[in-house]
Amino acid sequence: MKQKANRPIAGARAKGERTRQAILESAVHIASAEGLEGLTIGRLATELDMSKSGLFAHFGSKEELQVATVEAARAVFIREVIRPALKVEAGISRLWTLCDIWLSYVESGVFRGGCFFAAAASEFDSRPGAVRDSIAEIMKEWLAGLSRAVVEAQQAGQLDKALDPTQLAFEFNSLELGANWAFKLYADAQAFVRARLAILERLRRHATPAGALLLPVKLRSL
Amino acid sequence: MKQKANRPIAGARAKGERTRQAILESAVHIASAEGLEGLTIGRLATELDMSKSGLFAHFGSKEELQVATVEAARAVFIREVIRPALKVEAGISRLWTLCDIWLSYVESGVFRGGCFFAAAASEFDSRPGAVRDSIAEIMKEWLAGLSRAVVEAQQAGQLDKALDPTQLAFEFNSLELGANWAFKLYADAQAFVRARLAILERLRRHATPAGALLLPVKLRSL
DNA sequence: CGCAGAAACGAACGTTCGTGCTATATACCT
DNA sequence: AGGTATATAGCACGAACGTTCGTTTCTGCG
Repeated sequence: MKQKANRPIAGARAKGERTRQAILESAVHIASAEGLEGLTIGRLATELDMSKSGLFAHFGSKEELQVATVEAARAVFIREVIRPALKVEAGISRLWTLCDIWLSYVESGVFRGGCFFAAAASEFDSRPGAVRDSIAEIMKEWLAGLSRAVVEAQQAGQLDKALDPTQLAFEFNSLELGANWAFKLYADAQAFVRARLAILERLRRHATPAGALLLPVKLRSL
Repeated sequence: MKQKANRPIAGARAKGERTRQAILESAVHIASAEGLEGLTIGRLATELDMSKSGLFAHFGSKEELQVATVEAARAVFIREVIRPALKVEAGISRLWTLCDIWLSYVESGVFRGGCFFAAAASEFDSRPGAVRDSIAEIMKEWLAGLSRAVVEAQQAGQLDKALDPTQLAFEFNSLELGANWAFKLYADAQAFVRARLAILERLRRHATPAGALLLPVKLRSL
């Protein structure tokens, strides 16, 4: 299959780049299930029918591969969770949607091993380096995003202004981590319902009358 | 296996057993920081000034060492968290104490790497085997313990009987995991305060008047 | 003390890991 | 089409892994 004569279109990248993307796609799935350290170059090469060295050449080192994998997972996360939630109007709806989609994304198995970042964080949290920094930054973004959603809901007069946004973000994030934990360790799908119930109850409790109208009356998944 | 003629005194153990204990004590700390897989036999041997083979002989395989390490961590956990909480009278006080001590035990660095089981669970949750089963069982015990404490508080007329004990246990456990996560990834000691606030608020909200009197008016740690 | 059994050692094994080096094949531009 | 840059393969390395084996040292009971 030959490519056009003149000007490569912006998207049409060199072969190397395409290979790199394919590698990272595989890497993300392996790493989410077996960890970023369990992701070995040999394993990855086998999975892709490549030689270790050929694959290795795309990254200067294992650490670089790990960082690239984390960044690739970030892109997936943004595409699957953040973006869809940004389509919903800012306020309590978006806040709820963020949490809801997050849970769905773990539940649906976008990554084989549950939440990629939760797993990666626990693997690298006591191991300084670029990988850890990258993970920490991404999860901080997520927490900040939750916080911002809370603030927007407050500004829209949908949520009690006395609430501490950081506190609420912490609680929601915890419930999500808890659901992820229960799901992975016990295959307990009920945990997602529990997390949703807890989050919704908290939202309802602190919603203004206007805000309460924007919350779902019932969970789809019950 | 034969029993010796005249009973060895209970405390005076064979040398091997003492060594085994020393090994496991080291193993627990290493594993909590570097993971159960990062816990290598060579590393452990170096730390204890032993030969790999001498150490290895105490366990038939690496997996057995890992299981033994998990069990050793369980003993520490029971001694440091469960036992102290059982000294408090059953009911809402004990429920709160369980959560409070759990947070303290992570905060105070009983294990170098935060909660041993949270780390181990995330490492082994998608890897079937004896290690995973052991971890899952221990954490299930913990969750069941939380649940039971809720029920006791309800039976004592200190907590709203309409509450679902499993749901509450899930939420509290999630907040604890969340605090552990924030502490390990960001060295954010504030997370413990957040978790305590969230738990206390939830307890207060559902406590009967009698139960409310048993809750602390203020957090020590603020 | 003497001696059996337990405990620890040292060296080696077969793998697998990450990472170089060098050569060849492929893709891209003119 | 041709020539060059790039992408991939092959091979080898040193280190670390879990594990085995035969030997040596220690320990505690009779």
